[in-house]
Amino acid sequence: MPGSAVVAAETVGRVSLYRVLLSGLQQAGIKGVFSHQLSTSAGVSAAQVRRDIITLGYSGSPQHGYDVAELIESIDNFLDAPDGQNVALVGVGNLGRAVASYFAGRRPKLRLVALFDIDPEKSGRVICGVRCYPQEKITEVVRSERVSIVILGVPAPAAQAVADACVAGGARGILNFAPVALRVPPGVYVENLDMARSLEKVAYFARKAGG
Amino acid sequence: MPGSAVVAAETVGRVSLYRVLLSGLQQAGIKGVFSHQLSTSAGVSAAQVRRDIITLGYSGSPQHGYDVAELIESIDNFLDAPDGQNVALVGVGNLGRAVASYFAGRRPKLRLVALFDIDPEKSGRVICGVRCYPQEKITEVVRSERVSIVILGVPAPAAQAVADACVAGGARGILNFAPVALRVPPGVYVENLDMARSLEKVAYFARKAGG
DNA sequence: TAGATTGTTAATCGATTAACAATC
DNA sequence: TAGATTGTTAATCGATTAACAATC
Repeated sequence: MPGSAVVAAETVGRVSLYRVLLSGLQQAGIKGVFSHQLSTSAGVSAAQVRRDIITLGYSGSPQHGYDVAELIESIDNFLDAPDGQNVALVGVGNLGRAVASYFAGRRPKLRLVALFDIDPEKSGRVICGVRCYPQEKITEVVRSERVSIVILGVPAPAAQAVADACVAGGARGILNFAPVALRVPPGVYVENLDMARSLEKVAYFARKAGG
Repeated sequence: MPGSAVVAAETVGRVSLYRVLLSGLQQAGIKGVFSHQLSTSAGVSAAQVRRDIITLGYSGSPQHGYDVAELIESIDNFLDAPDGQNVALVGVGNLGRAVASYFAGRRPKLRLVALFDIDPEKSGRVICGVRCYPQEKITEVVRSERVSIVILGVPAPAAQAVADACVAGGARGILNFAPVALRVPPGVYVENLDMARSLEKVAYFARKAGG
C-alpha cells in the first residue's frame, strides 16, 4: 500500500520540487521525461530521481521514460490530502503576509483559514480575505476550524507558547520561521525555516570562496 | 589558523543559530553557559555543540563552561567579514521586500546596497532607502557596488539568467528562493530556500502523523 | 535486435551521536 | 578532593551514489 511506509523528509521535499518542474514541462507541451532530465533540473542524481519515483508507486518504461501527466498525478496522490488541509498563520507581519500571499491560490489543497496576531488593530479584521483572530483564541479556533498546519511567523521569544497553543488545538505540523528549536509532543512535525541562518551561510561561503 | 579549514555548511548554520541564542542569554544578563543548555535551545546534541565551538577556535573550561560574551565574540570573528559584505536583492515582490525588511538593521555587517526589478515602475526608484535598478544593469551594478551576496526572489523561469548575470558581475553567494537547481561555476555558493517545498513537507507529515 | 533507460543492489560517504579520558 | 563538564575518539546511523542486471 503506497503511503504506509515511512518516507524520509528529504524525499518528500524532492517530490514537491519534481511536481513544480513537471508542471513547467507540461505547460511547455512536453509529454515524457527521463530521470536524467529531472536530475539536472532538481540538482540530484538520476538514481535518486528513479528511487523517489518508485517511492510514489509509479513506474516508467525503459523505452519512454516517465509520462509527465501520469507522474504528476502520482505526486498529487502522494502529497495532497484528498479533502485538502487547513492552514493557519500566526504573526501577520511583513514576512507572514508575504508567505500568505505566496501561497494564495497556488496550492488549492492547502486552505488558509485563519490568521492570528497579538496586535489588536489586526485581530478582528479580515486580511487578504481571511479573518484575523487575537492570539488568545489560537487553541479554540485551531480546533473549531480543524487546522492541521500552522505557519509560525512570530518572534523567537513567543514561538514556544504559540506552538503549545496550536498543538493543544490539534495542529499536527508547524512551519517555524523563528530561530529556536520548538519542543513538541511525538507525532507533531516541525520544519524550521530560518532565513537569517540561510543568509549567513551564504555570506560565510561567499567570503571563503572569494578568497 | 582558524577559518582556513573546510567547514560544513550545516556547522555554519548551527553557529549562526548559537549566536542568536547567546544574544538572548546576554540580554537576560546571563554570563556563562554549558553545552547542554545550548543543546536544548538549538535542538542538537551537546557533543555537537562542543565540537562546533572547537571549530570556532574557542575553548571553555570544565568548571565554568563557556563565557557568553567571549563565545559571541568568537562567533562574530568566525561569521562576519571584518569590513562587512554587500548584498543585492533581485525581484522586489512581496517576498523580496519582506526579506529585505527582515534583515534591515539586524546584521550591520551585511549591507543591502542594491535592488533590481524587471518592472520599470520600480526600477529607478528608491525603496526602503535603497536604489532599485533595472535588471539589465545587474552585472554592471554588482561589479561597481562590489556585491558578493545576491538574494534571488525572481520567478523560477528567470532565475538561471539572473544568477548568470550576478556571477558575471562577481557575486560569490546566492540565496535562491526559486524552485530550480541553479548551475553556477565552482567557487560560487548557492543556498536554496524553497518555502513551498517546506510547507508541503509539513503538510505531508501533519497528515501522516494525524493518522 | 540494439541500445538507452529503468529498477535494484551494494558500496560509499559524511554527518551525528555515544562514550570516555582529560581537565579544572 | 569530588564531580560535572570539556575535548576527543570510536561507533553508529542514514542518506546518497555508483554500478549493473532486467526491461522494453
